[in-house]
Amino acid sequence: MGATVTGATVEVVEEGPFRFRIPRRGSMRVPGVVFASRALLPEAAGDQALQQVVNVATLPGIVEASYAMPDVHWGYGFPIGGVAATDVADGGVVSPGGVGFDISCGVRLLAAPCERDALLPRLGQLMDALDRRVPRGPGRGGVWQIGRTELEKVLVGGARHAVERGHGVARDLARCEDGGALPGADPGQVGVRAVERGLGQVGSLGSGNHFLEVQAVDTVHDRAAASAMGVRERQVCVMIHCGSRGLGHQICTDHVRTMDRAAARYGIEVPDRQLACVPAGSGEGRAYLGAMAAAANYARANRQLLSEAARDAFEETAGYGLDLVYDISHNLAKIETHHVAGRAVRLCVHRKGATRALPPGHPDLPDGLAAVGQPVLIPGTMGTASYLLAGVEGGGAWHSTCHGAGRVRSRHSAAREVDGRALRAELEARGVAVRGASWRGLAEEAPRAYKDIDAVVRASEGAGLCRRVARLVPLGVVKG
DNA sequence: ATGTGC
Repeated sequence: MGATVTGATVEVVEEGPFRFRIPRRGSMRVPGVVFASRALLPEAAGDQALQQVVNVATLPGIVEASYAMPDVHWGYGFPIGGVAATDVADGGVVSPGGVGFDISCGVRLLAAPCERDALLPRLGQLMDALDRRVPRGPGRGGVWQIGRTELEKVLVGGARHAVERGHGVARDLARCEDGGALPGADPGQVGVRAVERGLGQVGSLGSGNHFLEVQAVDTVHDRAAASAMGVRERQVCVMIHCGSRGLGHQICTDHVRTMDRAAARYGIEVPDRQLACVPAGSGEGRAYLGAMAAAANYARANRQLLSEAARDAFEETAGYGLDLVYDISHNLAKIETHHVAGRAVRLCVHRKGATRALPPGHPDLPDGLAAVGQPVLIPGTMGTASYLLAGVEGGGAWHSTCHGAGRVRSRHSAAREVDGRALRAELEARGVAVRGASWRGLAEEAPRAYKDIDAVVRASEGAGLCRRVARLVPLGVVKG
């Protein structure tokens, strides 16, 4: 190929369809690889995402490449849509910026035993029931009021603990990444401020692009996979997109500060302070990974409790419940074993705004999904489509794919250009019921502030990172 | 994303 696309300062070489390479230069230890169409390459004025791909390539212990998914955009230190793996035994680092402030932000999809047309007469009533039951917006209390002892159990047990307390059924856990609890959580590494912030927010959506949507399956792309996952055409589903709230945010803040001070002792220099990192096996590295796992479990319990709220609303208004399809994070660092140059190596895989996508046959897949691969959940922008995807054989970037549309316009700019009331009226006119938390919040999340989700998913599939299983469209949105 | 900002 060899066509060169000139970015602001970063040289990007087109290698093939949906694949660009940033050649290794200067202190880069590995090249950058960007999976995207030309149209999806970050080019918005001031977007430093490709420079961030370059910066990540300088991290100690990074192997193979600094990867970017098709929804890549500017983030804190690492780009959102970035994937980087470091060799733990070779001084490979862990960096909180490679996970993000919303630790274990993720998505779960639940399926209702009902078709779209049968629900429509009761949609308004259902949305009102959800409106009453789903805490959302900045701050604001969660559905579960707990004390410190119970919070510690949440940090260790995640969704598993929530189910043990009666908030869900055992089958839910089989459909959660890691069975609902990431091992290795260390509540002792979660600071007092993080605990304070986390106490009152278990079971709450938060704000920004987080949502709970009632959706309907619009297109089935892969009938066999959809069937194995428990999804069919016209089916009503619920998608929940949220994370670890103030607790995860505070953990990130605290550990970035610690690492920023400690890095010099390990002889680490980074091109951007936001890339603060230490060896994953060091004291500070293990402390962060323990706190990060605790936040991940908090996020999983959070989604489990919001599922219960949604189930209660469905039982109340429609007389039936919801089955969990899957729950998966898109902001996490995990210690995983991969083959590098024919050798099994323990890697610290950072996925920030990127989703794990295990291929068919992977041993970590639950019963019934081994033949089709891991479900991948891609939340759309308010009022637009969302996707159910599956992992594929040979997927690059350590079995990872995209996570969503990717913002192209700042919150501020969106709020200036869009009127929240008019946007709600527009969505309602298109048949999408809206229950928001604030007018400004709605305006900031207007579809025009994001990339085209259909294009992002097409590029992800085209790049061989995943395949499409089903496309879902919103019937009603509960917005933080 | 976030008790939204050094």
